[in-house]
Amino acid sequence: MRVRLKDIADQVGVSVVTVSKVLQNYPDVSEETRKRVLAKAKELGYQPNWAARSLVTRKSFTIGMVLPHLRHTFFQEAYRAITGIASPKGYTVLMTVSHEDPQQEEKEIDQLLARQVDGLLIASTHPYGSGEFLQRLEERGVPYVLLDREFRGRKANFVGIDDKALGMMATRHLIEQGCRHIAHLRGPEVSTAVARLEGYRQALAEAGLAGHPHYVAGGKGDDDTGYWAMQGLLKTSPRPDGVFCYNDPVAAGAMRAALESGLRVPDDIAIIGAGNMHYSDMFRVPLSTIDQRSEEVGARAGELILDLVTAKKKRREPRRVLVSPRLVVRESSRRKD
Amino acid sequence: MRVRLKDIADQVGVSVVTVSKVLQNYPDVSEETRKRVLAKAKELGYQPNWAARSLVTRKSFTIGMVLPHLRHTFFQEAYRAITGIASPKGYTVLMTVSHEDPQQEEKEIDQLLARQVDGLLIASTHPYGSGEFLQRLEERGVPYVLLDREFRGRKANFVGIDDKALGMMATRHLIEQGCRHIAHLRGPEVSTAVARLEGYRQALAEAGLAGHPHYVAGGKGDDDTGYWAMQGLLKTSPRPDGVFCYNDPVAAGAMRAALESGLRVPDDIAIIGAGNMHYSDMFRVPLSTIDQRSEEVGARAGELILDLVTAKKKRREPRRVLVSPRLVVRESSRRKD
DNA sequence: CGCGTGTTCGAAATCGTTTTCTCAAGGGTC
DNA sequence: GACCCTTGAGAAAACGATTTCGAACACGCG
Repeated sequence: MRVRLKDIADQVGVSVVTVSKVLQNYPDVSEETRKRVLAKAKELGYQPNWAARSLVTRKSFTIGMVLPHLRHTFFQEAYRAITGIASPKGYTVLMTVSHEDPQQEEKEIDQLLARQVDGLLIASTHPYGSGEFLQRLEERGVPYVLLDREFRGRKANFVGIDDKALGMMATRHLIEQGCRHIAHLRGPEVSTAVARLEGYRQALAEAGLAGHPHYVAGGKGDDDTGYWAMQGLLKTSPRPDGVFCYNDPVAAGAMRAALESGLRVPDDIAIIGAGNMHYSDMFRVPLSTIDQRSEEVGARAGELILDLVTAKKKRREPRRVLVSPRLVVRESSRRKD
Repeated sequence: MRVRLKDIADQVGVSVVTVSKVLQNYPDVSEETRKRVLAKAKELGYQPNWAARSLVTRKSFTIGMVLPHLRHTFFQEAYRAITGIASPKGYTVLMTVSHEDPQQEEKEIDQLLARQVDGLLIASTHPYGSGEFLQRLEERGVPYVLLDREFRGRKANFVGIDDKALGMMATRHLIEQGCRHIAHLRGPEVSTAVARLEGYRQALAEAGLAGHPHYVAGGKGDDDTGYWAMQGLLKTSPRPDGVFCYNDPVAAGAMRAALESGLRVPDDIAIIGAGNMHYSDMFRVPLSTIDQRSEEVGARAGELILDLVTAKKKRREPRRVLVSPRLVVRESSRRKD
């Protein structure tokens, strides 16, 4: 049987209340009994029954986290960073995966709410325009932070990369490498993809380069889509000489298609992705990319949600934290030196 | 405020007990009240306060899971398969990561025990010979299942791939491709690496091929190690014409080293990995590998731990489930057709 | 009518904490 | 000596569910 407060109390000769107070550093306990209680607690290896604690305090000391998937190292690293922030403060991170399915995501959120998480970290797969599902959270008063992806017209706590800057950074880089026909394999209808597309367009405009109606293709975030979309792109005329891909998996698929069709990367067509996945430098042609600062984003998100969870009920204005992206040039886009 | 049993009871005009019984399908409730209670529960959107439930039942309906890391798709997919088994039965999977650090692993296990998980799924990073840390679990009577990695001389529930068969399968494949000087970049001192090495040796012996003292190198599981170990291998004489790598990351590093030193893969040196990572076919030369059947392993592990957790206290003899590996031939090892 | 039997329900105890309130003892002050 | 304040400790109530046990009632049967 597990050690309870009562066991310590009996053996030390005090009441349960006193033991509880000692363990929570209440001031109204004499130094002497405090010492004896602590010693005995250690001796017996006491661990609080947190179901009981949770029942009375109405807190679970748990942060729920919903990720679209784990394939992308960005999410793995963000998860790691967040546990790094939460654990030392006594919070457990309960991570779940929606597999890029909005319905599944809502189910997971329900489950986490049923588990009475104190706060929620959500990297949503809902489309950019439909953030209504968050309304329920607002109503229940559960603090939450959006990670990586946000929603049109919705004020909410958010931590992520500056995606518009990312899109501009990638596109400018291709321009600097001498590309003049720059395509974009865009991602699905989520804020990151929308903002990156926006950045792409703005960079083109600033450089005085015309867009081409067929130069924006794609619409999902996996390598298969990249592969097929790239095959389409290669048939357009003039054939693009540079492609900015929504993320590294898409870029991987795109590269496969380009190489299969006999093109040289980067000489015939330069490719840059985004995310700086751990294996980006393992591809047939090492992949240029924009680093998404996963640890930084994760850490900031962790800090923010803990702030909200431990705050004294004060409903502040939502905060929006944008982290700056970072260019990583490898072989797939290097045409000049 | 959340809906409680009492709220339902009051509105329907019965006692809390009756409501509780309905929700648990006790037989001693009339069909009529059962219906009314269920209707009201639905109407109010009742969700059980599981801290309360956990307190009295002494169960948390939570399965703890400790993984070495998430980089390898094997663990991602195993995690997914396990939640697929556990969720429908009302269990939550609480996943944590040890980052390949045995001390961290023990900390995570402690944390999970403090959270009163009903069962534990462990893919351990402890060395093959030191499974003593499991003793504590035995003493506490918490059911656990070892995933992927087991320990010397320790009877325990285990689910994983048949690693000796895997080693033999990979080595035989290289032999069939015409390789005669076959090296092995082994992994760290964990059961998978030990058994794969054993399989490698046995396959060589069966084929009448002599081993070479320097042909077994490496000792860690990441790509950097593969890179450096391969550089060493390439200096030995005779130079190996085939390498079986502990896993895909090691193989990725090995391939990088081989290509950098001007060798052709597979013509000069064939390479095969293990694990069939999602990006194995994205490498400069698509990587042959042995599939580890992650979904199968995960599903079996999930079933086993749920069995143990829901069992009526019967302490059965530990079960050992071995899943058969599967050869995936890609370019990096194809020398004949 | 008395008795056993089966069905339907609820009272009470319990799980291990936290929190609030009360109380006793001791010491200082006038 | 009466009063008040401070300090240290504990009693009791709560949190929201589950489980055990017995009560109430209807029914059939001899």
